[in-house]
This record gives sequence, C-alpha cells and structure tokens, in this order.
Amino acid sequence: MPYGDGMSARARSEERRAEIVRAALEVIAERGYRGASLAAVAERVGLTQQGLLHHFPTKEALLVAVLEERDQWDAVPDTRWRVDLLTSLVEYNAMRPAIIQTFSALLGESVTEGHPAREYFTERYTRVRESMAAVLRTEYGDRLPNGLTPQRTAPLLVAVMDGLQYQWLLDPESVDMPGAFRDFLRLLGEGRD
Amino acid sequence: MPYGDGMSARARSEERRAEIVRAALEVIAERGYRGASLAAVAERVGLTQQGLLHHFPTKEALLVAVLEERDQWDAVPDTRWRVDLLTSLVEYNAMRPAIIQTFSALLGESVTEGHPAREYFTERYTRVRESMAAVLRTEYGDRLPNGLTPQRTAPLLVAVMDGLQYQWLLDPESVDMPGAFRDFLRLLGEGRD
DNA sequence: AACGAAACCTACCGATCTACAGGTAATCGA
DNA sequence: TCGATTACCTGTAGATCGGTAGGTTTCGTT
Repeated sequence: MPYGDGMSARARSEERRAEIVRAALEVIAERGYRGASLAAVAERVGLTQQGLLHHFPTKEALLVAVLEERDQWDAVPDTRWRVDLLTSLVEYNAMRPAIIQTFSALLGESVTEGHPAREYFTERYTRVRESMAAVLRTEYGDRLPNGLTPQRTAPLLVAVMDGLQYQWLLDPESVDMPGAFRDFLRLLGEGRD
Repeated sequence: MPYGDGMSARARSEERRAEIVRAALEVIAERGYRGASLAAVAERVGLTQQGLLHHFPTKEALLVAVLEERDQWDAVPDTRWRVDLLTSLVEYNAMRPAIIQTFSALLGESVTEGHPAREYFTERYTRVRESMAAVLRTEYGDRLPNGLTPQRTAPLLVAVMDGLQYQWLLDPESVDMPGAFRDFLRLLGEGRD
C-alpha cells in the first residue's frame, strides 16, 4: 500500500501543491507578493523553504500557480451570468475577506514596473470588461440610462466592484459593500422597462 | 553670502527634504513601498543611503512625509467643490500617471497587515467619503436617482474613481478614465430637475 | 578667528531574501 | 528485488535590506 492513504503518487503531489498555493494565498494577503517570503509559505505547510522550491522552482512560479487558481475560480459561466448573480458574487466575497485581500494587494502591486502579475491583470481586465458588457447587454439590452452602452458601462461596473473592495477591506464596519453594489446596479436599472 | 544661492540654512534643508520626497514618490511608483529601497531614493538625489537617513531617520518617516505631501496636495476646498471640478480633477490625474501610480500602489499595499499606510488610508477614506457626500448634496440636493442619498452614493463615487485608476494604469489605451467618470456622473444627474 | 551644528560620508552589522548544490530516505515500477 | 524517481533535508552562496557608529567637511554665528 502506498503511504498510509489511498492516494497515488501523482495525486499526493498535486494535493501538496494545492496546499502550498493555499498557504501562499494567505501569506500574500498578509504581506503582499513582495513581502511574502518563501520561508513563511513553507512554514505554513510544514516544509523548509528549500522543500517548497522542490514543488515550485521559483517564487514567480508559485505566483503563477496562485493566479491560475484564481482563473479557475472565477471562470464560471461568463455570458450566462446575470446581474443578480453578480450581486451574489459580491455578497459571497464579503464573507471571504482573505481572498479579496490577496488579490487587492496583488492588483495594487501589479501597477508597479516589471511586476510579474502585471500582464495577468491587464489581460484579465480586458476579458472581464468584455464579459461584463455581455452581461449588461443580456440584462438591459441597450436601454441603459443616458444613452450609455454596455461597452461603456462595463468599466464602471468593474471599477465599482474593485473600488468598493478597498474601502471595505480598510474599514468593513463603515462600508456595506454588497449594499453599495446593489445601489449601483439600481442606478443602471432605472431607465429600464 | 551663504552658499552660492540666497537661501537660508533652514530653507535649504527643507528644499532638500522636498527633493527627497519627490524622489521617493517616483521610486514608490516604480516598486511600491516595500520594494522601494532607501538606496534607490538616495541615488536619485545624489546622496548615499546613510546621507538620506540624516534627513529622515527611518524609512517609515519618509513614507509619512510622502503621505503628508499628498494630504497637502488634495486638501483643496472640500465642501466648496463642485461635481464639474471632480471631472477636472480626474482629467488632471489622467495627465499625471506617476502620482496616481504611487498612491494606487500604496493603497494596494495598505490592505496588508501592519502596513504603515493602512491607518492613513482608512482615515482618508472616511474623510473623503464625507467630503464627497457634501459635494453630492450641494450639487443634487437629495434628489438622486432611485431614492439614493448622498451618504450612500459617496462610496460609489470614490470607488469609481479608484477602480478606474487601476484599469487605466494597467491599460491606458483601452480605458478612457475621464470619459468613464463623466458617464458615471451623468448616471447620477439623471433624476435631476 | 574660534566654536558648534548641520550635512554629509565611510565602514559595518545583523537580518533576511531567493536560489543552488548535493545528500538521504522513502517509495514506486519493472 | 533493484534501479530510478520523488520528496524532502542541510548547507551555503550571494545579494540586499534598514539602521548604527563615528568621522570629516562645510558653513553660519559670535
């Protein structure tokens, strides 16, 4: 029998990598990417820093795995999304501050020169804006207030989601993130039939 | 005659400090606060790292000076602001990517644990939200679309400004920051008389 | 002209960081 | 059962970091 459990070697290895990625998410939330040391991540899964490097050859490789995890995470339906599902997403996010903090910290860092997540976020935003435009079109057609088009509204929708996250992370008591987001959506729904 | 110029010792010292703060703004924009080394800032003003520490005893003291500079910067009128002045501000910002990048990077880092700018941003947002609520009330009274109050709209306004900055910094070609901001304001102006 | 302070500098310390090299024990496939 | 692979470990290199100690030059003041 392999090890004490019923896992194959390959499955165990992937399990280990997933553990490490989870730990990395936590540490990045706490200290950012630049502030996250491999040693801190390793310690959290009971490894030495060099042991961790066996699974991810460089720090950047670990970051890539973290970003891929996120891609997989919100690669949900896409166009099939509805606006009320966005509300649910924001409500769900409000219950998971650690994840939000990780990617808010990464987004902030990513605008600096040569940051390894910069390209990721740039492309992600392009994708998300298109996706949101599709959602808006599905929900409201082209009848948005003030002659706004879904194309032009999408950046606003994304900006509201991100911007609210920072305010909420810094002061959750003072900012009702889901409530504010619903307010914004109601603003869009005004000119509807 | 003191030195080659007509400055007093005190004025020269303040001039030097201002130089250093300017350099720090640049370096933080490029590498974030954690990634900004004192040596890099010092080099930019022709000092050694230890020479810089003569003017600012610790790295954190330098950061405080950077944040104070910003406070002074946007401690403009306040309630006297009008919505169209906000548009001008966004247009002005669109011409100064370095400054925006500095504070977007700092904001991102500030959500991490124990970051020296965390308290600053938390308090700043409280202040700015109140300020924006006052502006909205002055401009639109309480007649905002969908029964929204200025109090509840202010976080959205701030979120839009911040969120657009990230999208714009990452991909200025694809995001018309001032245009999008005007779109948002038009959304608010809809239910007006 | 003498004194004191400001504005630097060189030298250095201890900590921390990513990464490489190489060893070892456990495990798996043939 | 044996050879290879996996999953670690210790040791260490090489760089960089913020900060301290202490000297020296430059300058304003008296």
